[in-house]
Amino acid sequence: MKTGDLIIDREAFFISHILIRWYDQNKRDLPWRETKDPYFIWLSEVILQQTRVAQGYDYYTRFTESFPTVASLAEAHEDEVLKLWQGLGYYSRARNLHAAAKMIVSDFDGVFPSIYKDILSLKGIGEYTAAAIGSFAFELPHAVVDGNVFRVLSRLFGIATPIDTTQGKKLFTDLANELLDQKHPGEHNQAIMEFGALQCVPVSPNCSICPLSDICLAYSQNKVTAYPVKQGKTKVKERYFNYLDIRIGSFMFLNKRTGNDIWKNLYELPLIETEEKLTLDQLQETEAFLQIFEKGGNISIHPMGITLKHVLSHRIIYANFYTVTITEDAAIQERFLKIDQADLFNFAISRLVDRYLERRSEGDLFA
DNA sequence: AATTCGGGGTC
DNA sequence: GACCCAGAATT
Repeated sequence: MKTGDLIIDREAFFISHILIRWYDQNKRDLPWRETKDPYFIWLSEVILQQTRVAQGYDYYTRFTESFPTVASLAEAHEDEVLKLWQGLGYYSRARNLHAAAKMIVSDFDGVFPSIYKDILSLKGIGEYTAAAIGSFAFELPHAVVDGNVFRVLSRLFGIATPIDTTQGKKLFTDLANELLDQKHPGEHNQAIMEFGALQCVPVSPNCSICPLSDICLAYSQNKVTAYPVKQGKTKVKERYFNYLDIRIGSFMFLNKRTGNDIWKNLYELPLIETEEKLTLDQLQETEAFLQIFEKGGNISIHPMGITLKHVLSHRIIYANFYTVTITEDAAIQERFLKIDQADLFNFAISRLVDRYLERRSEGDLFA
């Protein structure tokens, strides 16, 4: 182990040893910890990006069963991958996962790359995920730096540098790499993350049973919950969605979301987004509404719409849903996909649209 | 350097 | 409500 600038070797070795011993005694049994296959490890890491283990667990099972090899994932249609990803959020992860599988087939002869730089070059794999896959599957000596590591290190060393800055990222990455056990990078990385997830938790950690409390600077200063420091405050913007549930017999219409926006490449009902909340009368006067039904035809709009408030990290979406029954589908813009309602389950949809459909099916029981 | 991208659990 | 989660890509 070479001498670093931030801590001395002896201390680094001591801390890593404590973490690994704690990990051996407290680690959870998780399926992706029982394999060295980089493909399965990759799947788990992407699924768990900004996602809790409890939320991603079933998706890992689904993906390994539906796509047991890189080749099978690469051969799938993107719609199929997105459908399997439905409900997990951050759908670019699914699109990039699929694109990266194709890259592995075309650029790496179908074999998952074992060089850090090559792993990092894959779509959807950043510094954290490259270090995780590299160390878990190939014992490459790269330290992971995720939310857990930021928290553990900021408390242990009492570092007040904000973690969501370029400076902070570099500082914590350097520190994590000095701490890394070069002989067991995989187990060390697992240990520090699990320690953050189970012991050094964000709120009310039980420091009385912490094996590192003796040397934890934040604990000695009684400032544990003050770390880590963040500066960013994500501001929430409001959006207004007006969905048209256009029905003719057993058929309905869908729109595929394209362009760089939320839920890219997922399906939804025909949508009119407005700058503010509109009444149904106001909505019917908009240019967008008139275009959808520009060919006239016989339509009837049910004024009793369903309103849903959909809360995301950075958005609040107020969605109104209106049922529109028509007698001839020739009256609808051709850009929409006409499907039988029985085939809805084939299409990847957002939780918002899913929640509406749940509500609608409840209503149909009494209709 | 700041913003965008989801959804759910927790207190 | 506010915070956080095995972050990455884009602007």
